Amino acid sequence: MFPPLRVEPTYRKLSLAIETRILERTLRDGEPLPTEAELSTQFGVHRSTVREALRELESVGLVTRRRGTKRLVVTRPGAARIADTVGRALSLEDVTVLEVWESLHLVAPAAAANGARRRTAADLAAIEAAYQRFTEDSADTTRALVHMLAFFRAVTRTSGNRVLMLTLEPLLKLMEPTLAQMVAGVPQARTRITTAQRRILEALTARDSEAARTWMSRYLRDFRRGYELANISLDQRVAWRSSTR
Amino acid sequence: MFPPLRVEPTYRKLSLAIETRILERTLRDGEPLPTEAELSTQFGVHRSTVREALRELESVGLVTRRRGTKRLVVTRPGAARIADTVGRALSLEDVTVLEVWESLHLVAPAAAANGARRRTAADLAAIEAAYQRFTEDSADTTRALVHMLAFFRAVTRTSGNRVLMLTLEPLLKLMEPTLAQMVAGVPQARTRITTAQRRILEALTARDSEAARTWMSRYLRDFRRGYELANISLDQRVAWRSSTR
DNA sequence: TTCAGACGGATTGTCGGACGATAGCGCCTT
DNA sequence: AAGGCGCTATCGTCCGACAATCCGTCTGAA
Repeated sequence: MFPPLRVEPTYRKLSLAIETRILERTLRDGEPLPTEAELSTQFGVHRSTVREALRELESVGLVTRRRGTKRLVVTRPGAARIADTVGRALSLEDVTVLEVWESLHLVAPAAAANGARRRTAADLAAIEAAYQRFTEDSADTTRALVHMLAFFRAVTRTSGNRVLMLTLEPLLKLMEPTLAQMVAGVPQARTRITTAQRRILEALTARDSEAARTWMSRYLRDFRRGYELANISLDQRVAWRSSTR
Repeated sequence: MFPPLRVEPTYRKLSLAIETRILERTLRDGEPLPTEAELSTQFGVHRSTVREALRELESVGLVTRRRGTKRLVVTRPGAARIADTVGRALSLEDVTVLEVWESLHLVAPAAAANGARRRTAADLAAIEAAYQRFTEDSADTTRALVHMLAFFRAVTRTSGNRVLMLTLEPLLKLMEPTLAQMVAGVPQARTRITTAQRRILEALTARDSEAARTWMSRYLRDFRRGYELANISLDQRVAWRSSTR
C-alpha cells in the first residue's frame, strides 16, 4: 500500500521554498526580495506563478510592500498581523466577549506578576507614560482606548515574554469595541481605570508581584462590572471588521 | 493637508471583498466558492487577478481545497492553521523555549482550574481516553507525544473557552520537538507523566479546581526538571519546520 | 435495477506575451 | 550640494492558450 502522494501546485512549492529561506534566515528581515522577473527565471516558472506565490507570502506577512514602494521586502509578521489573523479566526468561531475577557483575565495578571520581578526602569517609564496619557487625554473615548491598550501592552512587556505579548494582541483587538462602548457608557469608568492603573504601576515599581497580579485582576474584573453597568452582554459574539492594513 | 490616500491593488480589493462576505456569513463554511471564471466575470477583472486574490484567501485558510478536489470551499482557519501562523511568527522572533514553557505554564493550569468547574462527562471521557492511550502506548516517543498533546487539548477543552484552545495550540506545537527530546532522554519521564496526568484527571473528576490547577502546574514544572535532566537548554530558540499542510 | 467503466465538458494550473503606470536612479543644472 | 528631469526597471493587470484532471452523465453488462 502506498500513501496517497500529494502533488503540490508550483505556486505552493515556490512560496514554500521562499518561506524556508526566510525561516532559515538566508533571506533576512528588511532585505528586498528579488524581482518577480528574476524569481521567474531563477525558478524557471512563469511570472504569474511567481506572483501567486508572492501573494501567499504577502498575506501571511512574510513579505511586505512598504508604502509607496515597489519592491517587496522580507518582514516578520508582527503583532498586528498576528492579531488580525487570530482575531479573524476567533470571530469566525463565534467566540464570545466572555471568552476573550476570561483569557485576558488569565494572561494579564500573570504577566504583571511576572513583570513585577523582571521589570526594568525603562519598562516602568513606558507604563507611566501610558498612565499619564490616559489621565490627561481620556475625554475622547477613542483616544482613551488607545492609551488603555498601550498600558496593557507596556505592562505585559515587563514580563519579558514575547509569547505573552503576541498572545495579548488579538485579545486587546477583540476587546476594543466593547471596551469602547463601556468607557463611553459608564461615567465613573475613567476614575476607576485611573486608580487601578496607578495601583498596578505602584506594585510594579515596588516589585510587588502579588500586588501587581491582584490589581491587574481587579482592574479586569472592573471591566466586567462596567459591562454590566453599560448593559453590554458578555455572551455576545466578538465584533470584527477586516482591517485593510 | 490631505492624508496620503492608499490605493489598494485590485487583487487585494478582491480578496477583501470575498473575505468580507465570509466574515459576514454570506458565504458559509463548507460552501464552494464560485469558479475562477465566474468570479472573473462577476468582478470584471481578469482571471489572473482573481487567482492572486484566491491565493491570499487560501494562505490564511479562509478557503481550502479538499484533497483531490478542484473547487475551493469556504473554511474557517482551524487550530492547526493558527498554530502554524503563530508558531512561525514566534520562531521568527527568536522566541526561546523558556518563553513558550512559561506561557504554557500560565495557560494550562488556569484552563484546568476553570475546567474543574465546567467539565462535562464527555470532557472527562476524552481526557481519560488520552490518559489511557498514553499509559498503554508510550513506548514510541512520537506516539507518546501525540497522546500527551491530546491530553493537554482535552484538559483545555474543559475550560469551555475556545480562545484558550486556540492559544494553546501554537504553544504545544512549539514545545513538541524539545518535549520529544525530553521524553526520549529521561527514563523516568513516562512514569512521572502518568502520575501527574492521573492526578489531574482525578481533580477534574472531583471538580476540585485548586487541585487541578496545582497538579497541572506541577506537571509542567516537571517538564522543566526533565529538560534539565535531559540537558536541554531552556534558552535555546524554539525549533520550527514549515509544515507543507 | 444497479454498478463499473467510458466519455465529454468544465475547471484549474501554468504558460507566453503585452502594455500602461510609476518608483527608483542617475544625470544634469543651478 | 541640492534640486529637478527623464529614463528604465518593475509592478499591476490584461489577453489568450493549452494540458491535466475532476465531475457529472451516459452506456452497457451483470
